[in-house]
Amino acid sequence: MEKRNKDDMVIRKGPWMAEEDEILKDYVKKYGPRDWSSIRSKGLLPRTGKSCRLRWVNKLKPDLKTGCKFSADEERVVIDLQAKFGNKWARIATYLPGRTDNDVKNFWSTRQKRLGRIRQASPLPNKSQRKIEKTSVPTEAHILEAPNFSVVSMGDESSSSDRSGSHPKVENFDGTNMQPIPEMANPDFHHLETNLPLLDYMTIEPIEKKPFDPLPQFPFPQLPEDSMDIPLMPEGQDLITGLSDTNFLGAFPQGLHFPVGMPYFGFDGTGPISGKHERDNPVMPENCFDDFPVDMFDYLEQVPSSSGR
DNA sequence: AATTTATGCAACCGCGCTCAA
DNA sequence: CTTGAGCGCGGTTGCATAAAT
Repeated sequence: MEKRNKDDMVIRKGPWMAEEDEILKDYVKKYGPRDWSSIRSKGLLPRTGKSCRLRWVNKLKPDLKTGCKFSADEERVVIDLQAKFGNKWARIATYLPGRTDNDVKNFWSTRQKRLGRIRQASPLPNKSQRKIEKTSVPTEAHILEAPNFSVVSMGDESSSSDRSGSHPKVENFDGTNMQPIPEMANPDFHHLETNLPLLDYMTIEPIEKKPFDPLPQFPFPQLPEDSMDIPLMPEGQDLITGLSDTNFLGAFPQGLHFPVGMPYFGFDGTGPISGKHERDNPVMPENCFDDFPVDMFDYLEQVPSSSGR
């Protein structure tokens, strides 16, 4: 893709070629990541300075985690910081070494689309509707909106009859309510894909920013101290309000639990479920509990059969 | 196997800010 | 004070690939 600017110079657009990357890297090596416009004025590349900068920042800069999916920790950081900062992707990215604002933005966009799809399938009640009776079961939309829950994917619904009595467990991140889920017959629970284990990002700090002190009493993974003063954006406010609402939490099965560190389906600790992971590590009805401790179901109750009601 | 649909990501665009001339 | 270049940021688009049919 090419066009000409007012000086009748050819401006190349579109995907970058390997040779262009090399030229750009050489330029940065010589002159540093600045004066992007001079790359074109020096006749090195037929690209705008803007385009050069973007390419460097998003793809060529050293230590970028390109081609690597967001880890659970990174997901949690994004979710929490988005609730605090809003769509300040560049700011959020400073807390994620190796991630760019574009990475964060794309991750969030993808997540929002997924949430939208899920909501269409099983709408999340609004704030006033969250006083649900305590026996109800969280939908996938609940889980995606409530980052302090760990979730177990139950795999294919069609084989649910084979799993009677096998209740996945989810826990609050405060480590309380260590009780089994009383009811897992709700099919809404069968496609939960996100599992965000307890995040220890006490040590994470914005890149090139001052360290922060942890706040041990905070039940969520710790955020930088300076982030605590930022007013929540409406979306995040609603979420946090919902989470701090005991009725909202009570809407989840009592004592949803998932022991920290426990393996779970579709997630290997390096990132959320992905197509590749699913291909490489297919979860089959016959093996889907293989990774769980042998005693994990000992204290679970039988799920009442629907016909038995 | 072929086709369609969904998804994720790279790159562009437009706006706003800063700063030097 | 004005203006324009340079840069950074957030939103959007379009393409490549994966998944589904």
